[in-house]
Amino acid sequence: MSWTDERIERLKELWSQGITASQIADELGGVSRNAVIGKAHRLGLQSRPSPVKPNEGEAPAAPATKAKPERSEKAPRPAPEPRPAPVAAAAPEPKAGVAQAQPTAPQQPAQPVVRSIGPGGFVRQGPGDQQAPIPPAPPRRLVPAKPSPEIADKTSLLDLNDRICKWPIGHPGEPDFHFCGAPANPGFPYCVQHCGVAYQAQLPRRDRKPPPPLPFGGPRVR
DNA sequence: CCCTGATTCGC
DNA sequence: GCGAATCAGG
Repeated sequence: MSWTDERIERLKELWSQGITASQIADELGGVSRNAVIGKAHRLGLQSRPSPVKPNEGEAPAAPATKAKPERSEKAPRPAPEPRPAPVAAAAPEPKAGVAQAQPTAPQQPAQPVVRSIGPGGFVRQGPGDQQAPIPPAPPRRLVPAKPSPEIADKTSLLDLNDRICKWPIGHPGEPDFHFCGAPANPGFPYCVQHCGVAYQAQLPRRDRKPPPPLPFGGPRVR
């Protein structure tokens, strides 16, 4: 397999969505996760929280001798340059305009939390929730999306920019999967209509509508 | 053990 | 440029 433009584009998108290298690898197919990671770095894609990163500021004196099979001793590893921590993606949220509780409050009993459904059917955070740093990961085992005439005039991944609605229609991997494509609500990733679905104002607990907004193309049937 | 991403380096 | 091998933390 080679890195065609399409595959690179897909890699960029998936990678930026926080999909793991393994998932990207077996979604793209024909490449290992190492290949994905390598390519991602070569493309200069932003690194993502790695379990192996946090290390800095040690006495460069004498690290413990490692009695392991050195593959080569050409270049002893130079000190890794400190990399800025990845910025937490701040999803736009409507201000509820409600004063927060006092910091002295010991605990919050399990209060019912309002959740709305985001694109792809993922559960969104309620306004009161703490930030969830990680974007939702789609299910594994996706079938490779193949270009088909059905989406010829639909908004595809490559058509996305910050001025058009990115609300997904259908599911990735399905032949007619595409995006809304309507003019985006300025400052938001979606059009006005889909913003209404994606973002809900905090209502009094009294009257909240049980029927959750219909997300995209309906629940995933599998 | 499994997973993760980062890095190196021969090709 | 590519990616297996390797590293290293969770």
